[in-house]
Amino acid sequence: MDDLDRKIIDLLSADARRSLADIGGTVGLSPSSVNERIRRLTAAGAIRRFTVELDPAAMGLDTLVFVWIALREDADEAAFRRYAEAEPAILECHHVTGGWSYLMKIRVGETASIEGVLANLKGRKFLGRSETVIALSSPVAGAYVQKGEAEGG
Amino acid sequence: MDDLDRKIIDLLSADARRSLADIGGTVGLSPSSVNERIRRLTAAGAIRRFTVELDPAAMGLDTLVFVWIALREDADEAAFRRYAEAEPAILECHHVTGGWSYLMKIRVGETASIEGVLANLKGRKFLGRSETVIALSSPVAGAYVQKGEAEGG
DNA sequence: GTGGATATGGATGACCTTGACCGCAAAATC
DNA sequence: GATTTTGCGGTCAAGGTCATCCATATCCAC
Repeated sequence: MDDLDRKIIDLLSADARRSLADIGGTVGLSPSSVNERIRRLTAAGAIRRFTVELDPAAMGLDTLVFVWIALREDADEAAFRRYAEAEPAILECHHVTGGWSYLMKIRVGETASIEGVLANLKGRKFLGRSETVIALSSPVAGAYVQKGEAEGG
Repeated sequence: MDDLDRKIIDLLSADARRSLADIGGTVGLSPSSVNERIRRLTAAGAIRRFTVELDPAAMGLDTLVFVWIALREDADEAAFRRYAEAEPAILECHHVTGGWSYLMKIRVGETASIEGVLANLKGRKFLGRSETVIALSSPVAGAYVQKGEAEGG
């Protein structure tokens, strides 16, 4: 993982459809070399996958909420994790320090849908208490690992 | 945005490097039609960009923290947003309901680096009080909009 | 029936992939 | 210490795949 790899990753983050020749021209390598480096980065797991970044609003998911969860004392924690993994609305679920057990990031079409998720958690006997925080706006959103310096062009 | 569009988006989310012919074979369209739909989805903004999903650990960013922020009464809120946008460690920053003003998602190499970010916020006279929560593990992570049903194959 | 939007099919050119060859640096051998 | 060896990473060229574009056809709504 040297500077060239980082540059290539930055370029791919900005636009994963850039041609190898284009990337090579920018970083100073031949297309084959760029291809080989991308292959290595993917094999090593640094690049997990090629994907698309979507606009939540266009998908009809306007509401972003964070929910703090305290599990019940007798909750099956493994089952809770499996449920969180399977529930499409739950984008992230983190085991956190502090007074709560988990912090979940949830995206739904309307605030009412949050109730459904919470009801599910309650019905499955996971939920002790919870606290819901609604995101009114998001000045910064979308960076998954880190915002790079490279911009498409 | 019909079912075909959603299927195509699911497939692209799982693997954005699938060929148009491959996608077309799966959803029942010709490569040209798939291409046209992707073009339209991108033009409409539903697909923001083609990108790569990275492994934070491989990038040397092992620590994920959430920081609650209450701005100072006299803080320049627009300036705060600009700063949050520019700071690479700040992946997300949401204006939220409840007792705090903002919730920030931050990724750093080591816990000590969080102090640097907070010191910056304090130095720029943004910060009133803050509370930092560290993510110990993340049973669910990486979904940006919603976990689709489609899997690569 | 007409107009608009969407799908199809083929031609074309760009692109990725692969293999063989080269250069360099580090390690091993003499 | 000089030389050989070995392995990694790069370049180049060729072949096949793929995306793209355009003309045509089809479907749906009015």
